[in-house]
Amino acid sequence: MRAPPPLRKGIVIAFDPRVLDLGHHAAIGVPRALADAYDTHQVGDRLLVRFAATMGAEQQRDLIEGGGFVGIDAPKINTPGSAGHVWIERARTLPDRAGPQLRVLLCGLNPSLYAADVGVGFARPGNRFWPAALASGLLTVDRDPRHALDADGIGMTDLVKRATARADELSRNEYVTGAARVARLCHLLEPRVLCVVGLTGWRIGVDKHAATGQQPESIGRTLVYVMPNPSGLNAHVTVDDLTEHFRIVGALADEA
DNA sequence: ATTACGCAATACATACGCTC
DNA sequence: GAGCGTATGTATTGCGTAAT
Repeated sequence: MRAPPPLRKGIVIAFDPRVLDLGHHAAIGVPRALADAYDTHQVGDRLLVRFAATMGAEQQRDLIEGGGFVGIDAPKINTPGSAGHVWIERARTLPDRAGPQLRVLLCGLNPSLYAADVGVGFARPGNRFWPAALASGLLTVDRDPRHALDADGIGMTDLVKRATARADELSRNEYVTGAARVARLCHLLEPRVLCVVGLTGWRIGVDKHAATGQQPESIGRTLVYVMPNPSGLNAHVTVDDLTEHFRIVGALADEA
């Protein structure tokens, strides 16, 4: 499904498959709904989404970006009832897999192009994220973020949603603005623990002196934990090291 | 198809130079 | 001298490619 033609006059848009009506969703339920939409569309597909009337513009932008979409200029349409809708386009990135009552919200630096193409974070063979997370017991099914959310109470997001081949393609400003978005997401969802997977990005975007482990500053009621990047390229960190970090994060979530 | 090898990558420690 | 930013070196393994 590529860029659609303008909606024809007179269509009852609530039944159009290109329309995603989230007007009945509180903000806390939008990430899951957008992730579902992400899963059923391809890069470049466009949707007309309607948010609850009470939702502010910044929150809409946050949720669109977090959902793996980008907002686009609204096409000229004259469809009755289209007011208040926003055109969005499926991006080559990952969606936030998140919702209420999370034990842990895992936060990568940004999706790799490989991960964006398969729709699963840290999916590249050789990345130690999944082996370590499974070994720690934090996650129970390999490379299945939906199961992680539904069965394990573990959400996933990224500091920066733009997918790149290498983390050093990101600017400091992207880390700073991305960290602010993740903070707003934490205030909205209130996971027990935010686990940032990648020390360098956290240092660039938030605290240049940060060390791995639990951070002194929480985000509202959410504890913050930072651990090293599990990429195979970061070879001096072993699977055992990563497993131990995930164990600590799980224990923090259970205590919180 | 399988094996071997060199490159690339990230976190971290350390060194260096600059400014106040 | 303290504090900061930048540069450099190290450790280590996955990945891509060449060789078999």
